This record gives sequence, structure tokens and C-alpha cells, in this order.
Amino acid sequence: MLPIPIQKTFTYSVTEDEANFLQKGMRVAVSFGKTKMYTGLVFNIHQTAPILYEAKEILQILDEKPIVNELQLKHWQWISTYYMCSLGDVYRASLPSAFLLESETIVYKNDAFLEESVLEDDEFLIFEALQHQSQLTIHQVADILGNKKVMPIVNELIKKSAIYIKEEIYEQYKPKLVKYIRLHTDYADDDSLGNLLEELSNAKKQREAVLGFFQLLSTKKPIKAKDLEKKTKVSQSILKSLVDKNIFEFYQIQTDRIQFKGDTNDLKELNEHQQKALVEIKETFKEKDVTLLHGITSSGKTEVYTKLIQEVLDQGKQVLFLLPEIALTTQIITRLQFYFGDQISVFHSKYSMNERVEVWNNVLENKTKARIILGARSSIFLPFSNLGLIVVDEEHETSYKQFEPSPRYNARDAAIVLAKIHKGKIVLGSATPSLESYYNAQQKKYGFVELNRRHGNVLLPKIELIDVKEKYRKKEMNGHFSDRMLKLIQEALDLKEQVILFQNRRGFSPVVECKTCGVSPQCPNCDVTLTFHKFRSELRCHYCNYQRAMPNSCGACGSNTLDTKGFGTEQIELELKELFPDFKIGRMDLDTTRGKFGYQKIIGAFEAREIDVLVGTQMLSKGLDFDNVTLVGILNADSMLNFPDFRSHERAYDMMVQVSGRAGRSKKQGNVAIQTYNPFHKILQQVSTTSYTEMYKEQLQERWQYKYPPYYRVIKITLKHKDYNKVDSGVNWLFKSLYNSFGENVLGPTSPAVSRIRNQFIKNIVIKIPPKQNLTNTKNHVSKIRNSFEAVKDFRPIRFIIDVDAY
DNA sequence: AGCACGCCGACT
DNA sequence: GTCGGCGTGCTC
Repeated sequence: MLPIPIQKTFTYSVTEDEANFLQKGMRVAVSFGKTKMYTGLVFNIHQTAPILYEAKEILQILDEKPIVNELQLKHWQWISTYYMCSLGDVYRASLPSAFLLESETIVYKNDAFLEESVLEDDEFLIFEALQHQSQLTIHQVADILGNKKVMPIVNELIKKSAIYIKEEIYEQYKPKLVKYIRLHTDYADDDSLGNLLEELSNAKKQREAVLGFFQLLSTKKPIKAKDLEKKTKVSQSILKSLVDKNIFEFYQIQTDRIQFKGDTNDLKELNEHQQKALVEIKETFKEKDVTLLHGITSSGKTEVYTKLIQEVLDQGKQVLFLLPEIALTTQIITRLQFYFGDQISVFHSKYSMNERVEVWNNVLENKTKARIILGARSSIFLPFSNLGLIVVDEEHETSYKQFEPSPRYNARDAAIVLAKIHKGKIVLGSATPSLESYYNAQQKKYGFVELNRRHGNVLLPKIELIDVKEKYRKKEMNGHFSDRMLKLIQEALDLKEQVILFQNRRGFSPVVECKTCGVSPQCPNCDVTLTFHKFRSELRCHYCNYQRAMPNSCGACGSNTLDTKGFGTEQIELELKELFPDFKIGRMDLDTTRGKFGYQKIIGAFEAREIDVLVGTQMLSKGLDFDNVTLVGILNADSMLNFPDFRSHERAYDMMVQVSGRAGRSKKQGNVAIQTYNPFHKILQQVSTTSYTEMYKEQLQERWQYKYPPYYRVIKITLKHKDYNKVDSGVNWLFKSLYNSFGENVLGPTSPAVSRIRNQFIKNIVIKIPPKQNLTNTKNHVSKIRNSFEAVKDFRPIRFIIDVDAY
């Protein structure tokens, strides 16, 4: 198996010895094509020689033991067939990139070569560079030559035997070594010690170092060089000279990059409701492998999980705890570490490559420190060998779905399959379950347990809807705030409580428009208007990151009547600063959380009550827990309801209920204020009474009526190309072909709301699969159509994206 | 995917 | 006249 998007696996030949040594899941270096070398993964060992070609030999076996186990390979195959992507895609997505060595061509000088006169200018340039540097990578050669063709020149030099080249691969993972210090063996026995101190009587600092060393020796065994330096305040060079004198010696021990320091605590006692939920979950596990835990916000689902986790750990099995977005959930990490301490490893894409390799290896070896993995969606790919339990927290979250790049999997669904492969159990938890999961629970496919009492019996927040249309009419609006909203904010602030304001749009305003001619500045690469960011006074495209300075006058008619329409977090923040000059206003959105610790900084400041009002986008809705927040304001609920997507209502409900859940998490009942133009919208009504089941029934009805999941399955095909006519003719051809097979169940072709991104035109086709239609057959058929599509040479340059369960 | 091979336009 | 563009095909 190779880490490239090709459907096939490739057969290489091995010697008998190699065959005896090799196991599935080991990496091998193989050459592929004319020049490339890849890290292949042994997928199968067999005796069937290929007929149409001669198998190449493998170059090198890279592992002593498999780094991928057979359970994983099985899981990968499922992902690849279900989500219609190549095994290579899954392979590439699964392994930390440090495991995937790629070759680099290195150029060396041939020392015997002397006839410089036969070299052309470009050739001489390289040859000369090699006089200074003994070796060059192909990339360096390309830099030297500017943007000229590299390979022909290199080949010419080889022909003239001025240089030679080698393909080199290297291990990228570097274990972290810590320097320790110990006494040299000459001084191992005690009587030489006195001599030693005497010897050093003239060297005060060195004496101190030696004395400090013995003090440390009595406390704990191995002594880090760093610790000794710190304790005795001696410098590195003094230790060095002691080593040179053969009094000390350094040695190194390999350590893990991520370590947990701290104590663990006993699990908290569950309250009666949690206890009941726990018992019920265990009961459902007797018959079902999947159980949905519907627990309202702040009902203490985490405590229930911890009990389940503990029981699985006691059986000596591994646990996977999935979270939608790990960067935001340091809070849950801390909470779990409080109980399980160093048995937890965290895994997500913000980790460095080396850190990820370490977690991978710890899981592979089933080390105790990796018994529980707390991770984002990609952690389903870790090499578990006996998973007893998977917890999918906030299972409704859309960030479990990967859209780009392939494999476009949903980690919740892939985790269900993973649990099945391991014969383990899985809990899906949420305050607002996805319709599909809830439906599956209703259909008795999943077990179902409810937890509908808030922790400490705190009441659910009071939710009120504010009709802004009316407020505008009565002139009771101040900027984007209604008088009622301002009053609530003021009340909370007066009580020294904190406020969260939710505005699902970043920037200052999404549209800039000229009042004279009505033209608004567009992104040159995408089919959208540019968003104004006041902070840097620039216009920015949220799709391709194009940015330019905010013009003073209209680009079309020249008049300086540019006006902003709509509003984003930035504008809200600014208005608040004027309205509440005595309070500290913070903002949390993509723009303020860029860096690695961006989130922590803002969340930390808010927790420490350095910020009184926090304005933010949807990232605020995700599992954050602040005990002093008593008011949550949603400034423009309508923007969430009007997305052209069949899930927009469900999502709007989820989002509003989740943000509301941030209010009043400790003793006091919280308030939620929702501003809207349409207070009678059914979703808003359902939010205001937190009637999940009502929302569920109504939405389900619509899904049935309009043929959507959970009844119908959906496969979305997207075509992209920079030439509009090409995509258009391609999509029409494809539509016809699909229509012939699936008839009315093929929808499209349509242009998405943003029909051009980064200069690529986009077209969509959606295939709906009725409940009784066989999924596998349908997918096979779609694959066939895809193959004939790609056989048309005109269509070949069109990007063809298949997204199964594209929601 | 990546890369070589091969066929057409704008420059010395 | 070539240099360098990118379209086409293949990789065990």
C-alpha cells in the first residue's frame, strides 16, 4: 500500500528471508515510478506473481515490528469502501507524517572530474556550488538555477560524469534525550570521596557542584544535569570540566515529550440521576454496542463517562474519548486528568510530529500512559489493540466530519465501526443529539439513556426572545443592541457577573456597499463580497484569505459614499466598548485565536474574570464551562436559520441551545436573550422552551418529506475547475449518466452559494439513496460512472470529489 | 500524487 | 531557430 491516491495496491518481490521476517503492517521503502521512493505499508504477503509486469524488489524493511495492526487495516478498508476513497488516502491520513519517509535526491560532486571547460554556464554554476558544499538537494539546485528546468541540467552533468546523485531517505522522528549526570566509576567507592573533595579544595564552584550532587543523590536516583545546575547554581561549563576530569560522566535517557505532572484523585460520587444513567447505560450494553446518552447541558455527563472509563480500565482495556475540537477543550482534559492522571494521552493535529509519533508508539505498545486517549477525530486512527470503550462527546458536532482532504469520514460513524471491530462498546453523548443518532436510538438500533437534571439542580436558563423588528420600529435599538439586551447586560455586570455574546460572523461587516451606485467590492478569486475588518482597516475574503486595504472611495463610481452592511464580532466589540467603557470586553473568533495558545489566552483571561463581556463566534458554543456567566446573548439568530442546507434548522437549534447552556452553570439560574426579526419561527420557539423532542419530530417529518437522512442517504459529488465551460459540460455529462441509473434521486446540477472559490468554479450533484436501495451496489455503480467520466479526456483535469454522508 | 515525455507559442 | 509552457499517461 502506498500513500498516494491510487485505488490499487502494488506488488513487490521479496526474498525468502525477507518474507519470513515481514509482517502485515510493517513499513518498507520501495521505489515507485522512475525516480520516487515511498514508504509502502505491507498490506498482504502472498505467492502470486503479477503477470503483466515484473515486480520490483523492495529496497529496505523499515520496521522490526508492525506499526499498524490488522484491526486497523480492517478499519481502513471499511473507511475506504464506505467513503469511496483510496486506501492510500486513509493510510496517509492515519500515520503521523514522521512515519512516511519520502526520498530526496541528493547531488554529489565527482572528485575525479577536472575538465571544467566542457560545462555549460548553468552546469558550471552547480558544479561550483558543490565545491563549497559537498552535497546539494534537488531543491537547492533549483534555487541556484532560478526557475529553470532542473533535471535536464543535472542529467547532463551526470552524463559528463561531473556529479552523481543518490536518493536518500531519513527517519524524521527524533527521540528526545535528557542529559543525566552520575559519578565516574573511579569514584564509586566511598574512601575516594574524601580525596575527591580535597582535590577540589581550590576549585570552589566545582566543589559545590560535587556537594550538591551528593545531596540530590540522597533524594532520588537519576540526576538530571539541568537539576544539578539549578540547585547548585553552577554553570554548564563547570560540570563539563568535572566530566573532563573524569569525576562525573554524562549519560542520556530517552524521555517522552508529553508528561503529566500532578496528582490523581478519586472519582467523584455520582448523584442519583447520574448513578441511574450509569446503571442504564450498562444495562443497554448487555444487548447493544452503541448507546446514546442524551444529557442536557451541565447535567454532568463527564462524571458518568469517568465511571464507565474506570470500569473498562479495570478490565485492562483501552479507552478512546473523542472530542470535537480539542484545542477548545482544555477544560475537559484537566477534568479527566484530575482522575486518571498519567494514564491519559492527548492526541490532535496541533501536536508536533514528534509528539504524535510518541503517542502512536505508546498506544501501539499498549503502555499504561496511553490507556486513555483523549483526542479529536484523527485519533480513531491510532493503533489500538483492545479498545473496550469509545466515548464520543458532543456527538452532534459537525467538526467530526472531515471535508477536505480525502478521506471524508465522519469520526463518530467511523468510531462506531471501530468499536465493532474491537468488540468494544461506544457511548454517544450530547445535549442536542443529531437527528440521525436520535432516530437510531428510537429505532432501537442504539441503546438510549437520558439525563435531564442539571448538576446541583440548577434550573435551565430562562430564555427570552426579543423582536428586533419591533424594537427598530419603536426606536429602541442602540446600534445592534435592543434596550432589553442592554438592560440585561447592565444588570449582570452590576452584580459582577460575566456575559457571553454570540454573533456567528467574524470581522466588522460582511458587505461594503457604495450608496451612490450600489456596487460592493468583490473578491477577485471568489464569488463573494469582501468582509471589512476594521482592526487593520482592510477588506478580506474569508474563503481564500485575499486581503487589501479598505479603499476611501468606491472603485466603480469614485464617490466616497462607501457604507457597511451587516455586522460581525468586531463591530459588536467596538459598540460594546463605547456602551460599557468601564468594563473589559474580549473577543474570541478565528482572528483572535490564531496562534497555538490563542484560545487558552482568551479562555484563561475570561476564567480569571479579567474580561467581563466575551463576544465570539460559534467556537463559544463548544463545551466551555464558566461558572460566573449568568447571561448569554444571541445577537442575530436569523443568520443561523437561513442557511440553504437541509440541516440548518437542526444546527441552529443545536447552536443556540449549546450557547444557552453556558449560562448559569453554578448556583444561579441564568438568562438567555435572543434577538431576532422573526420571534415566531418554530425553531426559536423550540429553543426558548428547550423542547428537543418537538424539534426532533418536526424536523424528522421534514426529512421524510424532502427525502433526507436519516431516511435517505446522501452522496454529494463536487466538480471543480478553473474553466467554467469545462465544469459545466462535465457536470452535465455526469448528471445525465447518473440520471440514467438513479433517475429522480439525482439532484442537480447546482452551483453552490459561493460558486467560485480560489478561481475554481464549482458544481454539485447530489445522489439520494432510498432506504431500501442497497448502499454497496449504489456506490459501486457510482464508482463505475466516475471511471467512465475520467476516461473522457476533456474531463480529466476536472477535480472530482465524492463525499459520502456529506453532512 | 509526482514526474517524464511530448507537442505548441514568445523570445534570443 | 530554441526555451519553456502545460496536457497526457503511468507508476508494481
